[in-house]
Amino acid sequence: MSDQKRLFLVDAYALIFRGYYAFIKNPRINSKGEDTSAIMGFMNSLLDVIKRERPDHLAVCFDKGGSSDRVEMYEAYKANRDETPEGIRTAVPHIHNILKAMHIPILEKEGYEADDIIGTLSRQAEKEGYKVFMVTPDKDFAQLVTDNIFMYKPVFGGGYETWGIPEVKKKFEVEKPEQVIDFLGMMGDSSDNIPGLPGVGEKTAKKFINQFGSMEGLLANTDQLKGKMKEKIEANGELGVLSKELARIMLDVPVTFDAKDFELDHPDIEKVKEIFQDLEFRRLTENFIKTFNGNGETTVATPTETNKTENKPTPKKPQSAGAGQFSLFGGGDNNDGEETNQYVRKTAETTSHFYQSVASVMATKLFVKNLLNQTSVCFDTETTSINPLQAELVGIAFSWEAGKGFYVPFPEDKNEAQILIEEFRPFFEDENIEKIGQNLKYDIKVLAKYNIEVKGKLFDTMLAHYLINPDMRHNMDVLAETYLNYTPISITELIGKKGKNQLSMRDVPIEKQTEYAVEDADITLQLKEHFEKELGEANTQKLFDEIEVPLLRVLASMELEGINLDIEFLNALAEELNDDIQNLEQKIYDEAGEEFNIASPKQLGVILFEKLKLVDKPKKTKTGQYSTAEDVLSYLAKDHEIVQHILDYRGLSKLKSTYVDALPNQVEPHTGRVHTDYMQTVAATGRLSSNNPNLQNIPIRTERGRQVRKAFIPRDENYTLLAADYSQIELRIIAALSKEETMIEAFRNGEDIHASTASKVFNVPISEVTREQRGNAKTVNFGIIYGVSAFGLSNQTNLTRSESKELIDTYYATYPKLRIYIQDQVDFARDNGYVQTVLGRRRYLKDINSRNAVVRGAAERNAVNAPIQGSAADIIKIAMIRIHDKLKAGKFKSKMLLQVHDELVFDIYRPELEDMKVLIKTEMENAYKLEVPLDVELDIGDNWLEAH
DNA sequence: CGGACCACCTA
DNA sequence: GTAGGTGGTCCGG
Repeated sequence: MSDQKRLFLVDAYALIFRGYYAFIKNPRINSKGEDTSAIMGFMNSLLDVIKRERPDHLAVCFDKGGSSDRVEMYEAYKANRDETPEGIRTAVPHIHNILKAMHIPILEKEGYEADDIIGTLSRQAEKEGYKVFMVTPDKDFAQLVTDNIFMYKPVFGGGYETWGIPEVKKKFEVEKPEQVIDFLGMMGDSSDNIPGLPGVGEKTAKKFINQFGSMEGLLANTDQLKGKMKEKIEANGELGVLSKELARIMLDVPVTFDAKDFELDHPDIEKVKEIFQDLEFRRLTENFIKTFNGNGETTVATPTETNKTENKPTPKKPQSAGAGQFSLFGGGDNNDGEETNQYVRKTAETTSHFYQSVASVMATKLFVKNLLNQTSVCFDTETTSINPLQAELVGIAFSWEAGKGFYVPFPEDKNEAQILIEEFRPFFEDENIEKIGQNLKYDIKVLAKYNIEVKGKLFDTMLAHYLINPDMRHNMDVLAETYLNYTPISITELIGKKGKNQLSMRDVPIEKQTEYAVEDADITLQLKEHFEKELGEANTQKLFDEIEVPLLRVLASMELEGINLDIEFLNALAEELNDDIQNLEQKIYDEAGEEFNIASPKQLGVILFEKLKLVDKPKKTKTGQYSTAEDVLSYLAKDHEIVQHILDYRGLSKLKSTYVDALPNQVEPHTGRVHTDYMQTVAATGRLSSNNPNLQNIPIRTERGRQVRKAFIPRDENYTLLAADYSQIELRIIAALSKEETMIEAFRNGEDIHASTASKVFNVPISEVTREQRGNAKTVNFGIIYGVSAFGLSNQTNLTRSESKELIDTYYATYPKLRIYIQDQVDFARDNGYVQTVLGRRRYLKDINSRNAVVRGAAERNAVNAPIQGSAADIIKIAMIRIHDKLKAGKFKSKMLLQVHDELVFDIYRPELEDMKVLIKTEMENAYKLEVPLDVELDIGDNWLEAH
């Protein structure tokens, strides 16, 4: 490598955007509520470049005020870009400050884009004998590449590519880099709103360049084209020329390359530290100090190099692999998840590991012996299906030491598989060995089918992370990337995309199964170390050990149990519905004067508002369609028969498709019952959710809808269904937490809380409260739980905005402590960045200090609602665990089947009925002690409708 | 065939 | 105004 001087020109916004979106699923929010993702992403990249390349000259270029020249040429230029996200706008001043403190020149020029500045400077520096590297992911820069000017392009997944002339020629299939302009002009760029030639994409553009050399060449020779393409291109020649000019990076910006100014000298470290401290960057501070203070030996941990090219700016240091076989993996580079360089991720290929399959009978016996000597083991089952009821074991991975693990493949033959799993029974049923896993409910259900019970302490990393940050997603890939800076082998790599050609895990070669499965177990084990600490720090260890983990077993058994469904009844109901739907359909067509698809809001909107012109100014949805939502239509229903028919039609079709038709198809053939899947980690407040099918939204409000509930029936004639409901649990919680005596007293006296509220706010005796008054009071009571606003209230009632405001004011005067409580919750959230439930379940509210009033308002409503909804969830979870344990301990035949947020449904063995009534009511009402009594109503019946 | 959007079901 | 899930249409790869 020559000692030619090297200049690095950084395309700031490109790296800022990249950094910002890299963190988009897990934005970095500091305690002041600032979204620092963009700053962190940008600084990670900048330091990474400096550490890797040690440039002697460096500058950072920003766009400023958009490109006036290009807009003049074409006014739509970049017009369809979304508004810059708030997280990026707020980041830029910080980044400017940091760069200033680092003594790095910031280049921007009103009316020019960073591309143009970089283009101009690179040419100037080249003339002065520099080698120039343009740091940007944007392929448009390829047009600027020369013998001395290179693109230095961050690559997804980590590392960089250096693009010189040979790379550009290869990537774009051009003869020389300038032709990239023609290429971009032809295919266009939707993000920059460069129109391009119609009908020309990447492939065609390459073909044309190859054939004609340039845009002009193409336009001059359209006679060689044929068909539609010929017509389109001939008609759009002007657009083509314009597109080319838009794609061209300018080289004549009034900026000057000043070698001295661009020298990368020593930054003002104290100043940078101060800024970082203010932003609460801890790891980045260390990283920064190491980069500038240190000896430069701190090379990036284990970069994944892709496409090594001849033009590498500096020879790379040999990578310092860890000394021991397992030391690299999860060793010193223990990332705490707080800051992660999104571009440099470890993978199985870059990390040393020892994963082995256990194949022979002898090896298995030895392995189990070893397993039984452990105190804590992570395991992960591989199966043929994501539905545990249909899944067969393909293998089980085990790991108890980071970087190391074993895989036991299972035979396809069921008897042989059962024989093999019996070898592991002593392990799974050992009370003294802790079992670690990701989504253990799944593994427990699979093993239950083999009659294996998983005993002992459990640690589920998915649940742990749910408590650490319920708003995030908790799949293993995301967790590994966030906390371990590691990209696991993707399942699609193994079995392909889902669809026709997807393989079963069984079809994957054992070696690959081993790598994949043990990696999962290994990662899960490493995540556990991480999360254990974080649970302690957030004080949620107890919630984890005493609620979520025990609940996992409860849910597994409820799901395995399933519920009996009367399919014949549903089929009969379907027939009835079908007749009614067809009748309505005919009436609607007659009234509309034509046939159309009533289920298509688009077509419906045209009929109602263009053909029939039911309204002067129809309401539109945000996408510009006519809104045909329920509230809009029900307003018109009394004047227009067709509208009422449409509403009825929609109601009935929904009922039929979602419930009456769908449920019988969800009956599990093996058991003849319906097995829902409870999601324990999706609702940010701590509630469960239910799917496949969702049994938490079976209709009840309308007479027609509630018929569906008749289809949920007891196991057989020896059983009956029992439903147990918490009465007004959320209002009781807010009364208790706010210590609002008036409301507490009403509950203690067993009053109808909505009537009681109405009596107080409308100042009438409780016996004289009208239906409407009670209704309005009820709406406000719920409004309080959801985080009131006069606007929302007036939408829900027939009150005007000002009447609503008055009602809310009177309400607060009646229940003064509620207002104080609500304010306290919001204040707490502002100060701490989170709110919590009675059991300390947290929800972080990153927007609570947002400058945007709408965004902040939403966070404030969350601050009020999350502790209420979440505490109710906590309480019913306690009740479920206790009831489940008692049913098991007492060897009762009765089973808990369903949970619907404030209701539990049981299959009761008739002889146990009286015992069960007492047990269930007692456990539910005493699950958690509040200053307000909890009240549970029990109902019994031969189907879910009767039992409610 | 997957994702966005709309509509509608629950607590 | 809170928290979820599912089914239908429509559009684009």
